[in-house]
Amino acid sequence: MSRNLKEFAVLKDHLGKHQLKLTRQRERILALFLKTEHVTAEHMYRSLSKRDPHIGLATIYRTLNLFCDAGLAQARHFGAQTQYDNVSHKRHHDHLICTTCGKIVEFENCEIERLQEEVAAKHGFVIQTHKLELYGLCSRCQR
Amino acid sequence: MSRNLKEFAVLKDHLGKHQLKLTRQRERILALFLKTEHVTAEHMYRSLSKRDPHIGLATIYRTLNLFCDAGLAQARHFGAQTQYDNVSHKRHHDHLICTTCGKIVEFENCEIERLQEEVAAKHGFVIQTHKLELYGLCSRCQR
DNA sequence: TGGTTTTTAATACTCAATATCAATTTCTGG
DNA sequence: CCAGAAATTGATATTGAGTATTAAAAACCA
Ligand SMILES: [Zn+2]
Ligand SMILES: [Zn+2]
Ligand SMILES: [Zn+2]
Ligand SMILES: [Zn+2]
Repeated sequence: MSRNLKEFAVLKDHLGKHQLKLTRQRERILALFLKTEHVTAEHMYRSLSKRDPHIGLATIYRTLNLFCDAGLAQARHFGAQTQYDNVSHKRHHDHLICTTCGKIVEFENCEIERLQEEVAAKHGFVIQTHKLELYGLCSRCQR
Repeated sequence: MSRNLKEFAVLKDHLGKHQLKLTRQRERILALFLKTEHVTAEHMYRSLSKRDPHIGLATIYRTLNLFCDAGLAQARHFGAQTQYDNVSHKRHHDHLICTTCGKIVEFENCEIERLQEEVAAKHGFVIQTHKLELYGLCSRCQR
């Protein structure tokens, strides 16, 4: 648990700055959230219900959105559901996706990231997050 | 209307190859679709209802998905809604999207496009298409 | 034109996510 | 520590985008 001290501190800091309170539910939801790389509200609900049968689904949603505000989580719409990604768990990366076999390759390119900031600044935007997906054919599927 | 002959031909070709029929609704929805760059099903429904009060919302959804199959449209999830982009009518561009007010700014950056090709080549991929979306706050919403 | 197939439109439905609100918990400062 | 103010919870109702259903209408084709 000591590994997660930093994330708990970030949450407490955010709560303090916004007149919000630290509750048992928020602690438990954060503890579970930090164990996985990405999660849906429904998935957390099922996991938490085993130990805490009276946890409310609305509380999960509210708390995950709170984590997004605090910068601990990042919401990502995937299909019909919303995935909440653990920001501290994995480094940022983008995706190369093969349209034939479905292979996914992760990559990161600092220069592209930098140019994105540049473009945003040019239009007066401040970037919160972004999505870059390259669709094409992998080497095997080009034949 | 003669400007859109090409897109109508693409639709007819797709219909012919899939045992589908050309209907008045599909013609009207395509005509309106080609006039805008980004559209939601709800937005088209409101526009079309003025002239054609008995148009069905389900028909809009079905037809926009048909356009995606035919390669005329590209679906893009933003927040809770699905945006349908006009693929054939406009030059390639990417998007800056304000997460507060929904404002969308189009941009194109040759350097980013070139770096994408570079990244893909490094992993043996050949790019067919890509999606780049920068989410953040526009200048007005930063307050 | 008639018959077959597809499509439409109205409606019901699904399901993720949010709003409501009385009861409970947290915090504060005396 | 305790009482009161403020925030939070959880049960439930509601929203809203998108899909399924189905009888009636339209399109196609010979
Ligand atoms: Zn990136
Ligand atoms: Zn492949
Ligand atoms: Zn691009
Ligand atoms: Zn804005």
